[in-house]
Amino acid sequence: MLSRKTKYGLKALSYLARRENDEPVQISTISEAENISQKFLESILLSLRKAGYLGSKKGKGGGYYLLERTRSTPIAAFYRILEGPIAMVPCVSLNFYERCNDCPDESTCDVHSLMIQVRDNTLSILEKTTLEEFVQNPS
Amino acid sequence: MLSRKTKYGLKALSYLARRENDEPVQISTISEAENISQKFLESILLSLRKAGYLGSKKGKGGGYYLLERTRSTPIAAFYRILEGPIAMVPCVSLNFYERCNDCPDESTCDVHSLMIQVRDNTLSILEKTTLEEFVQNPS
DNA sequence: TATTTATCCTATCGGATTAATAGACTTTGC
DNA sequence: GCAAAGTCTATTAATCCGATAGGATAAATA
Repeated sequence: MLSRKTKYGLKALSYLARRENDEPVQISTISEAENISQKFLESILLSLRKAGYLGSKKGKGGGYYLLERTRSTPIAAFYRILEGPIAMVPCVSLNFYERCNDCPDESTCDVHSLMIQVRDNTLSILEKTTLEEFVQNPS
Repeated sequence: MLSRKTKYGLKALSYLARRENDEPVQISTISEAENISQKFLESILLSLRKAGYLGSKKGKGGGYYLLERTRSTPIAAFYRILEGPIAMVPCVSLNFYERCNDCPDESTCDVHSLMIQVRDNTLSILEKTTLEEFVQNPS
């Protein structure tokens, strides 16, 4: 299940990507447009900025804006920042791998094998879809 | 992310499916073989029984066993019992649909569209894989 | 320089969920 | 009747989630 954090983050990115220029947009503008708690959105945008996908400008006329690379970044990248692992189980995660303490041998674990399939499929979608493609209705 | 409940449940089903006969197996046997807390497994098997996938027998020589239909049941069914919705967001769930309170219009929501793709892909795997196929190493 | 406007950052909170445990009960086989 | 096994309810401890509060900091402008 997608956390609200991720959902809100993706919606905010979509909002920014739908704009034609990349002038700073205030948090309050986005939060009203997308019905997101302003304070919560604040922390979400902050983490996207720290991850290098958004720029920000303080003070009057400030706000958040997309960086150049961001439009061509796959959704998978945002997902990992906001949600964490894409895999359903840490032992099949590429970026957040962790061994199961049960499970003597991964190679013979049925759950492991199935979840690799699921991961590969999900990943193929999230990796191939860039933010630009993600946005369907440029308004 | 898969909860332990689901993971344990699938491993227990796999354990049972790997057996040749469908004689009752005690919880303690499964929990030792698969390194699962016995009491926790207890409640998991109970819910699989109530859902109609396992049979049980009380008393001496008792335990849990697969029902006939269970080997040919897709993993998706167990997943829904143990974990809940397969969709990443309730608004794209087939069996657990729920409207988002933000989001005035699902048809123009970018997150919605993407998550439908992810759901369809995941679903295709979980629906086409039966318990029998799930088990890779009949021991 | 003072004021306003905005992000930045840390801390905290209530509620929900998760994983696990405890213990009393019920049924079954011998 | 006794022991072995599942059944059921309740509780707990820990973690996470979504949201909020409030001050610090920085930038623009008058």
